Amino acid sequence: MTLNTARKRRPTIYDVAQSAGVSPSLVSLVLQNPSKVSEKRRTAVRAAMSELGYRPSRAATTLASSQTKSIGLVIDDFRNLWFVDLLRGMESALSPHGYQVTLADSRPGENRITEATDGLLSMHVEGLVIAAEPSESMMAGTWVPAVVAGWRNGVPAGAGLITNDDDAGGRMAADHLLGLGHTSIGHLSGSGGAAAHRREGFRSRVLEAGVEVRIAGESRGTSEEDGYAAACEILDRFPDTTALFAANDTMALGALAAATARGLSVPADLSVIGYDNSQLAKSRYLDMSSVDNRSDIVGVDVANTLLARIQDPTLEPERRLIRPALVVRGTTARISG
Amino acid sequence: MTLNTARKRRPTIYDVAQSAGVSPSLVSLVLQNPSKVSEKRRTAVRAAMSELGYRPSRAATTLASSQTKSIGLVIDDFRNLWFVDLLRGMESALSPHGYQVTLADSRPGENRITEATDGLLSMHVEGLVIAAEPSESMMAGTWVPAVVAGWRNGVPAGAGLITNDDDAGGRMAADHLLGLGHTSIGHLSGSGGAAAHRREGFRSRVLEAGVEVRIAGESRGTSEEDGYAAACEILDRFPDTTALFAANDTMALGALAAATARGLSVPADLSVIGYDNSQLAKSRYLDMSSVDNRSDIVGVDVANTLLARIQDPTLEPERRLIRPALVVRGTTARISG
DNA sequence: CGATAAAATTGGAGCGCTACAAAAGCTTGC
DNA sequence: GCAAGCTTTTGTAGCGCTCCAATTTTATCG
Repeated sequence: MTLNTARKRRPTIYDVAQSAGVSPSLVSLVLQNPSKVSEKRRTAVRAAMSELGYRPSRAATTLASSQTKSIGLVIDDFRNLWFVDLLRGMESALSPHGYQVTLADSRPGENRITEATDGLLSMHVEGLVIAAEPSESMMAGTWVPAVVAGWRNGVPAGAGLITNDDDAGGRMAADHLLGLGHTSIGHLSGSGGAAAHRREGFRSRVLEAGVEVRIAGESRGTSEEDGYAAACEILDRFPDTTALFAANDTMALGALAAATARGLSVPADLSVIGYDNSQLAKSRYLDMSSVDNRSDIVGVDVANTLLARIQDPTLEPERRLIRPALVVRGTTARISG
Repeated sequence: MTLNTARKRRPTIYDVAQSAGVSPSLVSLVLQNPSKVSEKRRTAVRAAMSELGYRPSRAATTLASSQTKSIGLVIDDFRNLWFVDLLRGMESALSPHGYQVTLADSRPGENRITEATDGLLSMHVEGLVIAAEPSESMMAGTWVPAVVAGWRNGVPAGAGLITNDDDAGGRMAADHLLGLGHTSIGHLSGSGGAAAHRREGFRSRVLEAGVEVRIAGESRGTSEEDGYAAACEILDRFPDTTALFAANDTMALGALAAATARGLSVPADLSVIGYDNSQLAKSRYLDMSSVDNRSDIVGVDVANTLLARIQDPTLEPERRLIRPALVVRGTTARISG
């Protein structure tokens, strides 16, 4: 291991080749397909590499081979942890094929989704996953296979769509509460596409059961604060409410706060179910029933679809919904009295 | 906008140049320094670019210019949200200089930190921030300026260190509780370096005050479950405990669960303070007092240090601790009775 | 108006690697 | 002992861009 105190040029395959006494081509071959190189040279080349602290230049590789074996993933905000399951799902499906995922966030609030996408395309990603609010023109002129995940509005032409079946999730939550004997159920909704689908799923199932549809917060946001306000609204207007379904876990937290503020105990007096099965819901202290989007499955599906479209670009982009899963925990219970 | 249904080669500056009737060099110039190009040509070139859906090839740019204007950030797990503040801090300091941040996670549990680092180095990052448990040999042979953030053990030779002053944070938490009149204070600690520093800070401040040092969980982990267990242990051994300081917010959540299980109300019977000022602590429902690491400031500092070292590679790597900030919320209160 | 400076544009070499055809080295078997 | 058929190794030509010196165009001024 040479200690290079002086600032040296980073070593190239030429340096390695010279040091190992072989040709640059051979070094390249060791990098790509070691089994085609004789044991003797392979060892020599590898030794030279670590001797010099050589690391391949991805830029040069990309340029020369015109393939990067990488898929770009655009997310909106690192704080929205749902992308992590999506990412892991993608990685599990991609790594057997030697593909990697490159992440870019679209700087929440700044609507930098076009920049994020352009950046990824500049890096020659072979496929693109948009896990953020898409904009129509973001992919103008490209023909990299793309699929939108987790959003349902404004899918750019030519892009596929694989996302969570929020309608089904809304139905599942409603179904769960109905099954526990609740007949006075409120829903804390919010603005936005996902919330709308969850709302409609909830509405249709509740209607089927012949129960009054009670929804609040449709025009507000989806923060804890909004959940609190919507819960208060429902609880004020319908004091007989025994169950609340929130459009996400954060809002459900607001509902818990509202319950506490009113001296209602959960789940004895009030059942609460959230959506997303986030860290929050999984916490032992909160132990919150929730609907899991199965983003891991979305990730696997997205990856496989992209892989297929990379291999055969004539394939049509697909549209598919992934069924969520109900996770019952301690904040929902059979109606008492 | 040409609709390229047929799979076409992605356009290069040559295509743009031809389409705009100029030389490739001019196109390159428009990309780098538009002000040096006459209005007329600039417009023509830009038009040709969007006409063809041209996006520069980062690989080619990197290779040709041998600079990427990017800093690599290695994190351990996307789920540990503290990196987000670090990232934003870095970006705010970096973007005025035209630098970007490239993220890589080290696949938690798989100890892929060397791979993550190598990947980043392969991409010619000009500086490296390690926000994950470093390994000694990870940077063998490189001389890219590097700094470790958020960890204090095993800093590789030649790397700087800018991190949170966990000792000071531990002292601050202890100080806060003492100031509220508590004299029976327990600390829920865990294994790991950060926890150890927080513990020592706590210990020294409590000793100064002449109060008994009560610590549990030193040999366990730092999960909510561990926090629960440690809280139970303290509460069992010292029933007069009126305040608990947890080594992180997640553990504090466990403490809250333990309090609930014992019928203790927070903060009336028991004050609880966490560490990290995470989303959890900020939640309206939990409204948890916590110590904020000021990772945003760490990020800014890390970025500036790296920028300086990129400009002048002879600069010595620095070691600096950033002072945390106390955030008082609703889970700590003056001792009653 | 021609000379001179300044601004705008261009050609060509080279960044570090891969791909592919060509060359060199090894085995065989008769 | 040597041709035929392998395997292993090597040259060479780009990949798409930047950089810089050289060239052309335009502006300035006595």
